Amino acid sequence: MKDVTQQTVLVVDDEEAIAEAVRARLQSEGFQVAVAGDGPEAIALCEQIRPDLVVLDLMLPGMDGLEVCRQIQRDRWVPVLMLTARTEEADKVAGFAVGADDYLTKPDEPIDRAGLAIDQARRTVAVDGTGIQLTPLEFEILLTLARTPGVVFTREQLMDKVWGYRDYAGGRVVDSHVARIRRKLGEDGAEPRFIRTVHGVGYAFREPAEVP
Amino acid sequence: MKDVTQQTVLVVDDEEAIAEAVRARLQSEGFQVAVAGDGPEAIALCEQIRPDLVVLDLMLPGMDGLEVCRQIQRDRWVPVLMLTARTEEADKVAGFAVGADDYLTKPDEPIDRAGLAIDQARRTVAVDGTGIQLTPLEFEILLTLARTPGVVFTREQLMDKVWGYRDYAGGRVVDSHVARIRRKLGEDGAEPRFIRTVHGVGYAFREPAEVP
DNA sequence: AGGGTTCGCCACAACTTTGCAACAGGGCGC
DNA sequence: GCGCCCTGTTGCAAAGTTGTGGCGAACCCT
Repeated sequence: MKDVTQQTVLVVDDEEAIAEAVRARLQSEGFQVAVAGDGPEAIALCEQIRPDLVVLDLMLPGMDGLEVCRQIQRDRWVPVLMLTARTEEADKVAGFAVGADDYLTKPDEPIDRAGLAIDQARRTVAVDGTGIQLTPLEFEILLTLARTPGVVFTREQLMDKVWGYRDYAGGRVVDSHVARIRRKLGEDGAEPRFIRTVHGVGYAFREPAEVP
Repeated sequence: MKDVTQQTVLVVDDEEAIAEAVRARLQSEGFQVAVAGDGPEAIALCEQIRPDLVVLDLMLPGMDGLEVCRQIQRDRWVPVLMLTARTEEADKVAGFAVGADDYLTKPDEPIDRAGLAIDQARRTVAVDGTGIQLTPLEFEILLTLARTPGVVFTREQLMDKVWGYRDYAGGRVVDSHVARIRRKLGEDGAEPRFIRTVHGVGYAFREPAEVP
């Protein structure tokens, strides 16, 4: 086993769920973990805390992950672990070229729970084996919820994650889409199998453990 | 400490022609390349040189490619790129299960599915036995889609892969070419046999399993 | 149980994306 | 220079998607 006498790792990811998952795992391994949500923050933090390892998402808002990697490496050499959903060869080559030391594939694998199968690469959804046709927005919403079952998302958070902006004016847009998703999934109105409503808060994907 | 600017790739293939093609390409990208001709050699070399990426042929003499992948991964995690002529789903599942990160169809292997035959070496395409004349761009687009059936490519990704650059300005170039390919393939507009449109996302080659 | 709030559901209109086809520019051989 | 094929652009119609408002039901709190 590696000697981990409080080594510091900087995790850079704009998606909180992923950042948190990586943080939890690293902390349980005995690392001290710092999290940055975007490129500039990552570069600033890197100078400040001088981590022993950087785990970097390729796709960041505003600044490209590759650019962040380049800038981090400019100061001093740090091992960088690339985290990515894109598994294309070109991306890997590019990543290695700017000094990444290894590659991790983000959980882009098909999500499969409680009879619901979501394949991100194919953009297909199936309930109990039968395919369902979802629009892009519907797919994104369902994916966001299903990625972290049990976690409640407010309408504002969902708009932030799916639409990309924060000015939730109190409309019913999210409700409409959730309703449409539910209908397509064949949900029972009273006892939904997949998307649970948390009154006054928002929506959550039902956890496997949750028994209604 | 490892030299960041000289990343090492291990190419495993018993066919010299293919190994050489991959080697040439990677070397031109600035990688240090090692080549192994069979499984045991690959495992030994892997321990020795500790490559940053392994490009692995699925069909090797003596030892199965999957077994090689498993043994390589046992020691330490390495990104593995599977190189294969077999594109069947079962192979992919098996590949991913043992830790492969991506799949590539061999550069020269003919592709044949659902009545569409693509010969990469001869650059010919045939539908139900009758030859079709495609332009270079059209051929590349169709090949890109057909190599990974079911996987949805955005217009940006297609431009990246086929044209080689990322500045997709929102034009309709890809659409035009797809339309031309479809016409040449004799596609039915409402129910295309080969190229499926994913509204709001992009295009995908239709999987054998897909029943419309 | 009552009142206010929140949510499910539906229909409709505005908007976006795509298919199709015609056209213009550029490269290449003749 | 001329014509041909390839490629990128544009316009229009069709198809698909998304936001809004209304109504009644469900929910929470007292």
